Amino acid sequence: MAKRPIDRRVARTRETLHQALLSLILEKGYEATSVEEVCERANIGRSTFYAHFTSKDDLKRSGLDHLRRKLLERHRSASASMPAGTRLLGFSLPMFEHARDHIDLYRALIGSKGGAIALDTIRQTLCDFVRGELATTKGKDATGIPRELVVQHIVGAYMAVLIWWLDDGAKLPPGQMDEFFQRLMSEGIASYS
Amino acid sequence: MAKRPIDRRVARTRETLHQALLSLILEKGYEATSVEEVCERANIGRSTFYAHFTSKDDLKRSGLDHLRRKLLERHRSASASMPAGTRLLGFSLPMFEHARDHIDLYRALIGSKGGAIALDTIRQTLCDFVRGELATTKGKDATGIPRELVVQHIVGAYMAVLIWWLDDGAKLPPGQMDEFFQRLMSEGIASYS
Amino acid sequence: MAKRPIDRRVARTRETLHQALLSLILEKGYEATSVEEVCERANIGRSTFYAHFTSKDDLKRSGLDHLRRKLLERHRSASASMPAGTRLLGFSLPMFEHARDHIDLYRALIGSKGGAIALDTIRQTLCDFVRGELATTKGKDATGIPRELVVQHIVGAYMAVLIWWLDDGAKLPPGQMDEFFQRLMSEGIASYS
Amino acid sequence: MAKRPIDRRVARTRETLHQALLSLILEKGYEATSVEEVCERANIGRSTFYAHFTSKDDLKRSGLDHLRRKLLERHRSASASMPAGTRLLGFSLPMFEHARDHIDLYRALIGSKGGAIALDTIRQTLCDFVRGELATTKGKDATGIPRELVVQHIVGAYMAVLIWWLDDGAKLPPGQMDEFFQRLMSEGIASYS
DNA sequence: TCCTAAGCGAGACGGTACGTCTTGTCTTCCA
DNA sequence: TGGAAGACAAGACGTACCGTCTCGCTTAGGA
Repeated sequence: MAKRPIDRRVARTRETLHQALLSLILEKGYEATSVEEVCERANIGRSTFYAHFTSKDDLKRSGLDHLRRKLLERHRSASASMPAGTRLLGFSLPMFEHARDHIDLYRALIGSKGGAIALDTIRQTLCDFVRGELATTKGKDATGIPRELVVQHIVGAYMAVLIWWLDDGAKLPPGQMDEFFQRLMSEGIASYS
Repeated sequence: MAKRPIDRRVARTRETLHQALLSLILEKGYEATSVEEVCERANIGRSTFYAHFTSKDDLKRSGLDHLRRKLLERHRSASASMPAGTRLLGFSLPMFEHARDHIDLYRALIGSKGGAIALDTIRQTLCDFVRGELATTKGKDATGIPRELVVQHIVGAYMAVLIWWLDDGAKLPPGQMDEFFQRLMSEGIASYS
Repeated sequence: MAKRPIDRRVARTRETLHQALLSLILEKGYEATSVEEVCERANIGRSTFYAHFTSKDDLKRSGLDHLRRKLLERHRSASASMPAGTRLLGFSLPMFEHARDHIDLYRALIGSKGGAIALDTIRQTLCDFVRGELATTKGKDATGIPRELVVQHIVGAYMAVLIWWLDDGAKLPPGQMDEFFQRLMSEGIASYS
Repeated sequence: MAKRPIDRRVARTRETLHQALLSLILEKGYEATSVEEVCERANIGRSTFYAHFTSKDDLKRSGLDHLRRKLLERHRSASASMPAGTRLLGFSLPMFEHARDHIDLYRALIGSKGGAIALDTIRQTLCDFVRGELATTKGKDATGIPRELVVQHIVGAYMAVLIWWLDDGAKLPPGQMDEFFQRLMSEGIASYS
């Protein structure tokens, strides 16, 4: 179904605003960016901004939805082709690859300059993945450790590693990062102590 | 050497401000709290506030220094009495206990309402601990995994677990939390997949 | 050409601020009046104030321009119908009459409570009048007295008399004041010594 | 009677403050000078300032009292040696001379930078002189012009001329200024129109 | 082809918070 | 005890954004 031209216009305005916000975050950080600057960069009136979004956070959240949807797709298609036993940490490689493919975007959203909102969005998404996978292995939790604790444990470690990787310049290839993470996570760090 | 009364007065003013900020963070979150409110709550002139701190963030950071120092002490004395092989994750139990002992403080600083500043302060402190311990086991890293990646992995998982525990109401006792965390971390999650 | 509605709105805002300042000057003097009070009285946000005027002085100056323009008009039309020889002090009667017509305004601006800014504005305006008239009688200054000294002499005496009259309640009619001033000025005070 | 040393110390503190205020007025004007700056310039604590004076205006007024007293003396001695008929404008020459002798002081107090307080002090002093002289010639006021109007007329013209002279750099000698003023005032400006 | 509704820019406006500056009071310490 | 030092409350200042609003201009869609 072809979209009506007027909808296209609206979509273009929204997209322009998203781009403007992103470029400003990269330049000076999220907090230091004002709605006024976003509008100026986008050549859009401030009243028009408020016709589309209720706040700077709203604009950001809206932008993150794209991200979230893409992550979901990628994860779904990736995990479909995985052997059953490897799915729990299966989010790792696709995630690393996605981050490398959109490195600027991620560094803007997640890096030291990015606010906590984006971070939490991604964290939530990954938690959902892991929680979903974990639910399919219910027989195994005779350990007494709460499911959610395990979820947080896995995703917490992953996020920290991801952020470190991005802030450090994403020097190692995603494949290796994934291997390291999976090794540490599945075998534990017993060999270090 | 006895402190001069005027220093005491200054210390009292600063402390009052710290308390006021904390109580307001608990009530309405850090971002939603204005300098003016902090001053009003503390019965202190706004100009006096700026004579002591340069901003709300400065006040918070200053408050976190107390925390940091206490954590350092506790960790140092605790790790002294640990057998060598258990020190890498040795920060875990003292940290859980400290959080339980100052539960209000922690929930204000760390919980969903607390900003990223406090979180990062604690994260940094723990990273320093782990990095220090890891440096004493240099013979073991024949795995090829970068030291810092391991540090981030451990602390990332820990912080996530800690935050979950606090946001969930700190229902489990610190000892059990510590046990769970250590088990997951050292043995890995292999048994789940 | 009809003015655009938005210009009308701006004009109304400015006018409201002028009125508010005037009424406050009458109540408590210029110096004792704060920008905040002016805004409150005018039911206008403080930021809006600063969108129109840069300071309290700016607002006052702007208000005085009205006055200045009216004075200029009145003087021009009045002096047009005067015989040549009587023009040097011709500003006197129109000025006294204008002051009586806007007695509240003048007492606010000039009286003991009014600041020096308003006073100087009027003084400058009158100086311009006199300087202009004096320039048309250049043949007469064989006395060696600097032109400007004469100007200051005339206007200084006039302003003092005007202020006294206003502070005293403007009891005498403008016509008589004018007569007295002109007599003293043109004939001198020789008869008093 | 010799003053107690402690009184001398107090007197020195006060004098230092007067000097500091004067030099600052010359540099940046009265209004733009803060109490803090005066104290810093005088090497005196701000609390000490308030032990001696209640405000910046108080300090200035206090300084003006010196001036007033000196003016009074000078006028008294000068008018004693004047023939009776010349006393009404007799204040003029002594005043011009005094101003020239303390030119820096006067330009600070009276010139465009000085506030209205000093000006009014001098104006009042001169009004007192003139009022006093006028009272001794009561037979002459069959003109119907109110005494006070005449006083204001004379002093107003004089002050304007004095200020012009000072602001212009006091180029003409006091004797000539006096001659010009007396001529204009006693003979009137009839010859100009 | 007009014309009507929408998207849009421009910007006035009231508000809130900011960080700075000055004032006047008070307390503590030193000489 | 007089003065220096300086903490403090109070409050005005001018600035920066915010979110709301009203206004016309433009422009596309249906008449």
